[in-house]
Amino acid sequence: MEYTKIRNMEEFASVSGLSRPTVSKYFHDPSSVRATTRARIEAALEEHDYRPNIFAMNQNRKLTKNVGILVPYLADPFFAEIARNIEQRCIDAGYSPTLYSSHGDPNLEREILENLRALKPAGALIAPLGRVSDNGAVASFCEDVPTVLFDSNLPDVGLAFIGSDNPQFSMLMVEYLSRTGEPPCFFEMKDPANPNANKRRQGYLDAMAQLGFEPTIVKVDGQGWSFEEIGRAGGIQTLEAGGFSTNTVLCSNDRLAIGLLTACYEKGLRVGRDADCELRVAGQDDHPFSRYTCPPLTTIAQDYDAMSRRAVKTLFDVVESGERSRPHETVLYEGRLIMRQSA
Amino acid sequence: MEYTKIRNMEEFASVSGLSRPTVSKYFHDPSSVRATTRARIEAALEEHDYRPNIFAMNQNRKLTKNVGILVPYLADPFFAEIARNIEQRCIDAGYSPTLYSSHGDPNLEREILENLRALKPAGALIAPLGRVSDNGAVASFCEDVPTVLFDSNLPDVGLAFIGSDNPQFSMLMVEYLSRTGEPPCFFEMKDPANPNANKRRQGYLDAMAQLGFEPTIVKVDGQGWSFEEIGRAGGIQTLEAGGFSTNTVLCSNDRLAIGLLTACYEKGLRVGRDADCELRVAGQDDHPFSRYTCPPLTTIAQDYDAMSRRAVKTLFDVVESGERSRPHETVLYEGRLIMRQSA
DNA sequence: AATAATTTTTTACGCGCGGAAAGTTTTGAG
DNA sequence: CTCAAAACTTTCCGCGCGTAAAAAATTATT
Repeated sequence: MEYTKIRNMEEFASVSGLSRPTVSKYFHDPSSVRATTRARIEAALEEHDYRPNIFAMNQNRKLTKNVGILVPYLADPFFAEIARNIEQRCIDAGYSPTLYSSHGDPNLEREILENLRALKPAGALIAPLGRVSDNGAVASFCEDVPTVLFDSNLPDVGLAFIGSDNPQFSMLMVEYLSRTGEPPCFFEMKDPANPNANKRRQGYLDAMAQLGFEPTIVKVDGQGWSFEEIGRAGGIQTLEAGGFSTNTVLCSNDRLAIGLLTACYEKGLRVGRDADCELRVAGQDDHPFSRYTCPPLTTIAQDYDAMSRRAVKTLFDVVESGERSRPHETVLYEGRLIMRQSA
Repeated sequence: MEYTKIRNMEEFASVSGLSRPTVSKYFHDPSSVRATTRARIEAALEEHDYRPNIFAMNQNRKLTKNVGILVPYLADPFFAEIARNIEQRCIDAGYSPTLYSSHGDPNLEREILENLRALKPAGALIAPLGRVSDNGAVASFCEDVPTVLFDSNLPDVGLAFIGSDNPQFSMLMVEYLSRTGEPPCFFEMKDPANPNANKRRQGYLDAMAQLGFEPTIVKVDGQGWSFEEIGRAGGIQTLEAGGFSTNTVLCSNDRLAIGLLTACYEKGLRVGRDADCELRVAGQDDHPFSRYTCPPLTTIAQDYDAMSRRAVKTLFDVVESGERSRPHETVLYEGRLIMRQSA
């Protein structure tokens, strides 16, 4: 195969019988050279498998092909899934995405943004931690780097925010639950880090008001990203303190619901919509595991395929058009009711 | 703050009243310059907040501070967790880790390794896909880049393999299960991609033989990384075909077990170790979600704290000592029995 | 205070590639 | 076959920094 080790583009150009600038053009855009030239380069590529030095490429280029992707917590399968989705779309668009996770830590989030700057990315797609984020740091980053926010919004920061219509989520579920049984009470964390939680609560309140029911909100203690544990501990506590005010509970998100299901199991409470069940539990997000809980969780699915597509498209539209400033855009996707056995 | 925008190290050196090589030395190792010099640089740093250009730094340096981390499937919380652990340790050691996921795809795995090469990493920590990996590609990568393998082994590839003593896992669980009830049958995928699955099966067979019981292996169809779904579908099928040969099932891993629990729920089979339960189900891995299944899953915990610590230490020992070749090392950690309600 | 040891400066080159300008060859339309 | 457009080659310079060698300056030692 490779008789001679190719050390740089100069050498590679010589073995392929071309000049370096032409080869350079090829790597920048294969369609920018004549078909016969392209064929010669690609033939040489098979023989010697050379790759341009990334660092040398990027240092002297105004805009790199780097893209930063930042999620608040990668150990959450929901974010792992959406990150994967976005990552793939970036690759398909010819960019080099790099994935980062804040691991729930605002300091780490700030540090990652700082390091990201050094990579001179063409753009970034970030889901901020939310309420605990260093808003100044995020906003400052967004001024220097074209950035699309997703999942969790910071008002007027970045090019755009792509997310879910959280109030609609709760409305949809409240409507379904109260149509098929008792109206739900709402189960959430006392101090949710994610701003979506507030919108979901408000959606619940609005829906209940609209349907003429009295809302009840159960707030449980807990901090951090161990939502399942918070839901379980809070569930136990609530059940021991006399239980919920109705036989139906709408959780702020699936992970809390998963914890609540565990609590119900521990307390011997049968969950589901069958006649012999004592409680209905619903979640929101369509977390990857929600289909495998016992009983499987009724929930609202986020359309993360559409969201990731839109987020990536918005970013690259701006990056590739070179626009300096465009009006901040907000796009919200509706959720879809996923009926399973838990409610 | 910054009256003058610093464009490069030359300018920064001049505003701090020093020469560029001295400043360069500082960024390479702050302790390599005199304390008074260090103070001047750091004072200037506060004023102008300059950062050396990463690409320029790396292009002309034999070894970068980059470290590649590759896991087979980041949407699996187990890998997300261990990746986070490893990532943090790399940062603490002063390196810049970059996280990648093969997403279960051997082609993507090969491509990532190729891209990783271009980053001239000082080292890499990778968990190969396993049986479906392009072994040649992985081995070739390991020859060029100091690499420690974890989770899933490829014989004699890389500097070392750090993993779990999988046969011991099964032995431990078989011993526990047969001591407290009927000996288990073994539930697994027909064609497991992960080589650990084979070791766990063998551990099961050995343990059963040692204890004088007749082993039974239930193999279920399914491919890919949707283990929960494979476990659920296989579970339904097995239960409809007459059920398991004993009232105790040891699953090859927690995710299969989670799916099996769902199948049992669908079939109305009560799982647990109480008198009124019809089946005991155990897993292996201590998956983050296993504590929240209904019933909570009895399983074997991998010591991923110890594994990640050892993997990172092994890598950096080699990288920093500059050793060319050292004997391949294999380190296996024992599992710990986590008793919950499912078995 | 003189000498040795350490640190810093000066100078210079190289890394691998981007990109511009001007000249040369190839291509394709008529 | 002619000629202009397109593609390619040649030649340069620059990016920001690493790094080496030698000279100069600073500190430490006796």
